Amino acid sequence: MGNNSKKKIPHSVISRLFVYLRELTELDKLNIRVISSAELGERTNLSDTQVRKDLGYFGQFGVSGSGYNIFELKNTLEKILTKDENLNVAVVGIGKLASALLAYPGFKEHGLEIVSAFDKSKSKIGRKVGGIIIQSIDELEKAVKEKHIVIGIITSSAQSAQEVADKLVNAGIKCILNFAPAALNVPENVKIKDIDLSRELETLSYFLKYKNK
Amino acid sequence: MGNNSKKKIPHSVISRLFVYLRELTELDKLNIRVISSAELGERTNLSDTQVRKDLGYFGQFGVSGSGYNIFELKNTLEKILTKDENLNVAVVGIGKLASALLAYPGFKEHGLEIVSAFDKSKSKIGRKVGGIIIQSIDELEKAVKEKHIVIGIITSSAQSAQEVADKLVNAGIKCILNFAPAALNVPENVKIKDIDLSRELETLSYFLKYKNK
DNA sequence: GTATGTGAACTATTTCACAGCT
DNA sequence: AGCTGTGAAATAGTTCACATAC
Repeated sequence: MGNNSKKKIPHSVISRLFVYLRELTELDKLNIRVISSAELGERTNLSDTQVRKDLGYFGQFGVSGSGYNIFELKNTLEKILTKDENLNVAVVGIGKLASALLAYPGFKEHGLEIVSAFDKSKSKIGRKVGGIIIQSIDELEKAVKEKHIVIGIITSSAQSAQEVADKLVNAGIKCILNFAPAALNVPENVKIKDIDLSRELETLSYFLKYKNK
Repeated sequence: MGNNSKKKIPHSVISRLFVYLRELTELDKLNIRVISSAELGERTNLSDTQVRKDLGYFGQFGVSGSGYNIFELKNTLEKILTKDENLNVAVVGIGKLASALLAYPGFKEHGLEIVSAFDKSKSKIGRKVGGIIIQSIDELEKAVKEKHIVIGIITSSAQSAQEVADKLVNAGIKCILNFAPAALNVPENVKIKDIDLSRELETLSYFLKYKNK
């Protein structure tokens, strides 16, 4: 009967909640009303138990014998995940990857807006990328304050990544997405998520090679 | 005394091995000779035990009382990770993200080469991106065979991602990196790795909001 | 009958702690 | 003295199994 709201929630659970929400949003658009944990699991490549356990961290939303009301669960998840608030993002290190991110519509759809772009190269400062004027990295701190930027994306080279991270932390950023292939040191209270494309591909291909003996 | 080579190796261990290798390569360039697990852990944001345990899956490479010979360990890891073989990669769905990946030098440095690019839009077919002529998706199967492509990267929209995945699987690809925010169904023997940028940012920002109560 | 919610069991992964080597 | 290698303990995360609800 009691829920497990007091237990601390694993990172992976939150990550999957976003997957459920995405699927529920699709289903709601199609005017489908109810879904079972098994069906939702099927559609997200997860087990029925996993779905129920994940939701169980936050309460009891299902109806025994029938399943979950899609519209209600969607709204509930939106509240849990505080999808109402919009967040401002800065990108540091402007190359093709940054351009791709600036052009990516997925962020805006999910309440994330890239509002500033920074680089240290004089040849890039003042130019426009994705409708945003590239600023000097020295203006980072000011911009973070003025534009209420709360997330930083590092798309610089590995060499300058630590320097960039330090500047982001100094400017008060608590949330960093790092694309540079470097192990960054940040204070305990700063959340950092590494996205290391070569490493992902290499790891993937290791298992490919390994399978072929 | 015995090693644990018979045990199956976690995905995460392999992934970290690439991190160690990267660091060792840097250190070797600087002509540093020896490193302890504690120092290597420091440089990669991992614990000393983690470093030793990970290496322990493959053998005993350290010297008690001093540490690991950097050059030797680097070579050993290169062998374990079969960094000698080069792998050919195809990208499907050509937009800014694909362009960024095509321009990314990190792949080539790590033995991964994007050799083909595909799209279904007639307006894109025949154009060049990153030195490669965009081909029709219908030519995928032929190209996979002729160019010995073993990895597919999906950078299409979520809507067409499943269709693309099916075509990659059909063409014999066993390894997929998926950037589309969609849960893809592939056979058991196909390895798929999802990189879902909005989700990563959202998850990150959830913890940010959560911390602020 | 069908599907949820959840302790208990299980599995995977990390960290501890220390014996043994140089 | 310093550092590795590794069972044992601890922790985290997933799956099982079933009592309970509709």
